[in-house]
Order: sequence, then structure tokens, then C-alpha cells
Amino acid sequence: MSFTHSVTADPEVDQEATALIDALVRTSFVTTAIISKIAADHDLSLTQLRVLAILEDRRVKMTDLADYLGLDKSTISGLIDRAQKRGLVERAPNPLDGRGVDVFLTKTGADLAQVGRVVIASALSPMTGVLHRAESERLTTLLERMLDGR
Amino acid sequence: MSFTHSVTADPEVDQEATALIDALVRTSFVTTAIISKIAADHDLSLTQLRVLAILEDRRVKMTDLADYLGLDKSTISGLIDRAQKRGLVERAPNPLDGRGVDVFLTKTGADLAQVGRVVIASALSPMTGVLHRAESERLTTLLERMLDGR
DNA sequence: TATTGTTATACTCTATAACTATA
DNA sequence: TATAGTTATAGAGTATAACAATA
Repeated sequence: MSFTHSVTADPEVDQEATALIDALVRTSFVTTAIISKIAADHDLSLTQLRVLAILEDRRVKMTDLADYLGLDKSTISGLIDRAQKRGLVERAPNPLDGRGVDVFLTKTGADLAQVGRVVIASALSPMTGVLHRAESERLTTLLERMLDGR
Repeated sequence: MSFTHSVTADPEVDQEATALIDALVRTSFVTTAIISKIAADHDLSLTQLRVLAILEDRRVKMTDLADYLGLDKSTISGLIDRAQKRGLVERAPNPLDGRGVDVFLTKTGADLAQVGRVVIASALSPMTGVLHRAESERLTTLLERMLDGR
């Protein structure tokens, strides 16, 4: 199979596949840009904001965080160092594994996570608000089917 | 208006809005992760790959690149420095403005851009391929309406 | 005066490699 | 031996500020 030529015999199928991919990539860049902007407004990187979002409803080990974010554990150490220095998170020994270190939000971190979540929803609403209720539901369903089916 | 409370009186509308935002954010992170992985496989950052994609069908000024990517012009200087050192792009004086600098792909850069585009489509297909033809078309339409309507 | 681009600087993000401590 | 985490190191990405050249 070649990467530089069509994988199907039907040019119309290819055309629709390309259109979906373009829309998906555009959506991702626009959404990411909006979220990054909000993070920057609060002196956070996109990654730091994601850490807050992950920790908003759970206490996890450093390794779990690395898995969630797809980053190396050494990267997580630095990330958490900086967040901790800012008073957003705390470390504590994991009670079940003497090697493990748990991370969780401070009150300040939890507040910031909540603000972030609400502001993101608000910042995305000019985009999501374009759709009517039924369209919004259809879009949600399609995206969830695509994400969960892969 | 408060940011920490619902902006509507109808809790069902809020619930659907939240579901759409969650799906949108999840889609964006998954898509971005897939593209970043492909970039890394070719020793490129996500930003470098985006530069190649932008330049694939146009020659632009440094400032245009900054606008497209939403980055500072000084960031672009560094980005293009590194891409140029790798033989992916070239600089040339802009013929219409003595201050301007044009950027464009070399043959190597154009080849890499094309490979990137095809590999991305292939890497996203396990996700996009979950949907049937009609669903795929509906999703594309909804995303385009949302992006262009904002 | 305003715009275009570069450079110097500083900080964050990221991975690799080497290390310690625990399992 | 394998896993969890940290540290040192190096390079990329990013913005701010100061600058030179051109408009």
C-alpha cells in the first residue's frame, strides 16, 4: 500500500474522507487555540491547565499523570514542581506503594480549575452556539461515537 | 453575569452544551496527540509541521506566518531559522516591501509536507472510519457550519 | 511615526540518561 | 530485576524588549 496515492477506488469517498479530516483538524486547532489563550490569561500553559482539569476530580500518582498526558515521567516532575511552587498542587506519599507519589489540588488549584472550566465553556460558546439544539445533540453524538469507536 | 453559575434557566440546555464542549475538547486533544506523534516521528514539532502545511500551497511573509499561527514574530524567526537549517524552507526578500521577508518550501520541505498530509489522513482513519458515509457527511457539515458561523 | 524582521534574554516544555529507593 | 520518581542536561518553543531598516 502506498501512502502517496488513494487507498480506495472511489474518488467521492476519498473526497468526503478528506473533507472530514480537514474539518477535524481545523476544529482541533481552533479549539486548542482558544483553550491555550485562556490558559495564558491565567499564566498557565495548556499542559498546566490540563493537569488542573485532570486533578479536579481525582488524586493520582505521578505515573498516572504521565499516562493521561502522554508525557515522560521526568516531564511530569518538572510540571508538578512548578505547579507546586505556585501553590496549585501538593505531593504526598502514596499509602499503598512506598515508591509512589500522589498529587492533588490545593484549594487555590481547585478554584483555578473550576474557573478554567467555566471560562472555557464560555469562550467556546460563540462557536458551539451557532448550532441549534438538535444539531448540537447530533454533533455530540457523532463525536462521541467516533471517539469511543476507534 | 457570573462565570461560576449557569447562564440559562434550563438545566437541560446546559447539560447538552456541556456534553458538546466535552466532546469537542476530547476530540481536539485526541486529534492533536495523533498529529503531534506523526510530527515527532519525522523529527518535527507540531508547530513545524503546521508551518510546512501552511507553506504547501503558498509563499508568505514572516508576518503572515505569525498571523496564521497566532505566534509572535520573534518566535517565527526562530522557527524558520531551524527549518531553514534543516533545508526545509528558504527565505527571500519580498519584492513589494523592502522590509518584508518571504518564506517558501524547498523540494525537501514540499516532499515532507506531502508525506505528512497523507500520513495524518491515514493515522486519523481508524477514528474517522468508525462512521458510515452518511454520518461522516453530517459530521463534516456540522463542524464546518460551526467553524464558519462563529 | 509605524511596520517588518532579527537578536538577546529568560522561562517553560519536553525527552534521554543516570541515579536512588522500593517492590 | 522491574518500577516510581527525581535530577541533570540539552534542545525546542515561546514572549518581551531593544534594535535596525524600510515605509
